[in-house]
Amino acid sequence: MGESDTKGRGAGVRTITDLARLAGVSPGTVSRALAGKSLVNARTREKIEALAREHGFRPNQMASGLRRQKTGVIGVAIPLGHDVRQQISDTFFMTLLGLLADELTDKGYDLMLRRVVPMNDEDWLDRYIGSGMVDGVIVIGQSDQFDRIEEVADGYLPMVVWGNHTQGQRHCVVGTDNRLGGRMAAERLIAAGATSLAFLGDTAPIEFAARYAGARDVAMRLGVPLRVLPTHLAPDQLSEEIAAHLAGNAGEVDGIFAATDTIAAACMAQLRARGLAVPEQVRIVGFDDLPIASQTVPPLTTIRQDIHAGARGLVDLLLRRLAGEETESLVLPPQLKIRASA
Amino acid sequence: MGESDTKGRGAGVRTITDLARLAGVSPGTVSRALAGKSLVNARTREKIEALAREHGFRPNQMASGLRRQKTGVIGVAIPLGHDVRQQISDTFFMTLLGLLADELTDKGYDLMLRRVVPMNDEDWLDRYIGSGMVDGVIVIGQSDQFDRIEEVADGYLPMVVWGNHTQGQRHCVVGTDNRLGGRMAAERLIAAGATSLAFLGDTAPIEFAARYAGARDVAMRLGVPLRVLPTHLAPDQLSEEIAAHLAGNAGEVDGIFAATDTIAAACMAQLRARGLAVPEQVRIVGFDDLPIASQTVPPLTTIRQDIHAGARGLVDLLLRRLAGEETESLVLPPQLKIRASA
DNA sequence: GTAGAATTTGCAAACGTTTGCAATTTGCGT
DNA sequence: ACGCAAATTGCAAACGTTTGCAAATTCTAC
Repeated sequence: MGESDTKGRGAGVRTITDLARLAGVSPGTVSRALAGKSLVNARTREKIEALAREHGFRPNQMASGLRRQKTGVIGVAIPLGHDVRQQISDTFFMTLLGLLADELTDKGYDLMLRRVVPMNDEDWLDRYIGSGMVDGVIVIGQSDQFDRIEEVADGYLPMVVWGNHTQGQRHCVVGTDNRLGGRMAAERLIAAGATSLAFLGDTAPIEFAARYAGARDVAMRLGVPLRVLPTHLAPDQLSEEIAAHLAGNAGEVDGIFAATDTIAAACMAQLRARGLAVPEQVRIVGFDDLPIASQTVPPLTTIRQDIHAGARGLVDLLLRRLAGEETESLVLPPQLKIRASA
Repeated sequence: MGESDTKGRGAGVRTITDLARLAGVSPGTVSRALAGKSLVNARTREKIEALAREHGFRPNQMASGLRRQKTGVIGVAIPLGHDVRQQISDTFFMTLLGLLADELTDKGYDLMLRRVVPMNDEDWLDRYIGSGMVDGVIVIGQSDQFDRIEEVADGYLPMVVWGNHTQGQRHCVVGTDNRLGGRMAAERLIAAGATSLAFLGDTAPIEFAARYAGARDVAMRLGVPLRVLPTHLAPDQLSEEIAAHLAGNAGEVDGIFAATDTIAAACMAQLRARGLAVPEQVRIVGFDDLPIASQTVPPLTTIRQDIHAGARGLVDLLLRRLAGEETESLVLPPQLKIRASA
């Protein structure tokens, strides 16, 4: 019953040296024991481990990181480019983030999240990398920072980016084949009877631009008109903008390809408000296959991104790069998920 | 044109000592100059800053952290208690996370994200705190870890938790008054004509338990029956479970209080599939006021949580605690948002 | 019992920064 | 030109861990 402060962080043993004194060995030995090195005697190790457990001792990660020149932390940067409030509402990015956290935890890494506003901050990426706080970086979304990322990639290996793959680019990217996805969407709309198409969403982000380009491929090949109805992603602006577009293009569009399921869902609400029947009068296809896609009325036909494979790919490639390997980009196939909206 | 490697991380100047040599001063002076201390001559500072900029030098955060005994990093832990896949689908938590990142960035902190599975890992919280990697901790969701959090809170000041406030608890919490929210939901359902209520969702997490308790307060006071229809949060199980509940309780329930908007949305899809009219045959109220709430058909009446205020409150309280202050908990008022589903 | 190898340990120097203290320089008034 | 205070700088010791090397111990085989 003497054991007073078991497992208290407030206890007196904060450093590896304290623990060494208690165990009657040198700090070096404690370090080796706790690190599971083979060069320490089994009985010594047990004693040290027991003491460590008893006093709730954890080696200081900062000191360890400094000495070993690695931190066990992966930085995840979300650049908020053109549209600052963009990703907050973007379920896709947030879900990807959650999966990344799981995946990295599995591999023994921690995740440091940073949202950056490149406009205010020329060298966000250099700063992140140079801080010495992260062993590698995952960038979620190229936003409008393609060039900067390219620049950095030349001199810094452990970086992987979620986004669009462009012919000949130098940074390692994981992402869906957006252009192919765009083609699939347009084909489906036309197959479902659409004769005049619209792309609903901002075409500035290159992922979206690629989706639009894919749709245009098909539209031009088949001689179907295709217009762009630009919107933002923030939920408040979104509905109004869509409403304005629908009012302005009344009756001229019967097939909508939304850059995102989120946009598609908002659009369906507006279509319903205007009394337009989906898919009879207007067909609509989304992108992502978020959970919301199966809950709209009618359920949304969409281009599915394999987000789990994406997260796995990102950390897999990053770890290989941390090990020094020069990896290729990973382009995932999109998949047409037919529901009822087109 | 001699200037070769401007701003390259690969450059030769990696440490403060390198830079000191270049500037012809001592490392100490460089440190002071870069830290903006007042005791360094203006001209010296300028020269040093210029050199630093030219060579893209950034002081190593690990070393700095070690020496100063603070890291500039706030840990955010998401415990995945009862239901491991829980929060992945939980838009609310993910949105909160995004807002936290913004808020912390504003205050000059970084955010380290860790998802923990307490079942596999007795002392996740102690480990996080003791790692020396974070200056403070924000826990998102109490899950089933109330007791452990209480324990830790006694000896560790800089921790704030998002969750439910319970009379007499010792840890500092920020969250909505769930019980009041539950009362508001039940009152609204009954005012909208419901005569037999059901709570749809898991009652194990204490936030949800409190919501249920609020509904029960009202139901008992008014003599209206209230049953519990337990579900998980993972989207795949969710729909089936709801379908089963609806089949099993056909016609016996005309007012549903869903623990979450996500659950409510899934439920509305199932109601529609069974041909039950909302709100004529079944009224339904959600919780959170996520973006999805305004896009369901019909739009969802729900109990709004002020998530922005929550994020601000969390970091505000945490910073005060970092400064040594003992702060009270912050309980935010819920708000009934009437749309069309009840 | 002893040489030699094999296993365990201890020592001390890093890792890169910050900071109290002392030493130096500068400025000012006379 | 000199003394004194104020303003700058340099020195060196931390922060807590890891790790190459050498020293000490244990083991093995004769």
